[in-house]
Amino acid sequence: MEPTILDRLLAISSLLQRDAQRAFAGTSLTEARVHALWVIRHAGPSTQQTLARALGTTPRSVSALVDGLAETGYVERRPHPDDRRAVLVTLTDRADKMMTRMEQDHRNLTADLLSAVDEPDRAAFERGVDAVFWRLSELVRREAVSYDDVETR
Amino acid sequence: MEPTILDRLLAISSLLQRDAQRAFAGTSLTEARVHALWVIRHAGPSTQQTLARALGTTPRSVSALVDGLAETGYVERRPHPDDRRAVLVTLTDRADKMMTRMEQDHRNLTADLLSAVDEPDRAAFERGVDAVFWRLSELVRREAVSYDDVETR
DNA sequence: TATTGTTATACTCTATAACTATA
DNA sequence: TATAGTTATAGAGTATAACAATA
Repeated sequence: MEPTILDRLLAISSLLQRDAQRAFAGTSLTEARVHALWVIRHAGPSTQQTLARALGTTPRSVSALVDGLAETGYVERRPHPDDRRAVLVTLTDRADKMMTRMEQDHRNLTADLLSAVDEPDRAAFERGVDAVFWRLSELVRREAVSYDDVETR
Repeated sequence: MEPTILDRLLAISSLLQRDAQRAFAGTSLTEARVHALWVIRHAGPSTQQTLARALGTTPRSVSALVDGLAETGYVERRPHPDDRRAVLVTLTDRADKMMTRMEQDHRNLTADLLSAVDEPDRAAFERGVDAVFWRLSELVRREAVSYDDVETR
């Protein structure tokens, strides 16, 4: 049976994931940690509550993530100027350097993948990816399928 | 800054992942377990070594995965007819039923996503997704980027 | 000797609940 | 009373290493 668009998208997801895991092999970095670093990179120094919301996880998990990132020198916890309960998680120079390099790799990969698409197809391809992204956002925002009743049948 | 194709693909990956996680919430199923079920569904009853290779993980992890799936009634370990060291991990009726339903949902989602793309763009979109998939396969098969030296600088 | 799957151990990510300090 | 972040505890996934049974 021929792979469908969804099959392809799922395969692309898992390739991207494997690529990331291989890039981080041998370092203390993981996908979850790098995700957190990206959020801070774009949002600036952030409280752990903010990070928890942005990452779609719990404050407890953020504590653990920030612990790991701090131990390995990628972030620092700085006191919040106005709220003595809170901390501002801040990128270190080391993190800044690594993410600058990561952004460059990101740009290179973008160009590489796009150039793999036949030039006459590119515009339609980009529109299609955009359309699928938005449709999928809608679906996920609404009710998701559940296999609950299958299990508890 | 406008999102690039790679940004979009990464976003689509994470949406698909979130969709899956929500579908399994409240059940004993996880992405890793469902992945294993899919492999068995397509390959037929398999040894744990075969599963480890197919899943890109270690025999030890497969032991843990199969333990979980067996406890919750999705697979059974059956003796291998020719090799008394090995077991054949086999789907139960429950797993077969659930996966049949999952395949139907998969088909529905495929149709839904494709219909979100403007009809005149569809052929080019599909060709583009295919091209990106193959290019990415090539890249992952070769050398991957590493952030190792950044860390150990 | 090599292979199959296990036990032992450890690390990461995630989640819930109870707690402290501050707002 | 509510919020920020912690400790406590637990489950899942993954990995390496050592081991028993079998090939």
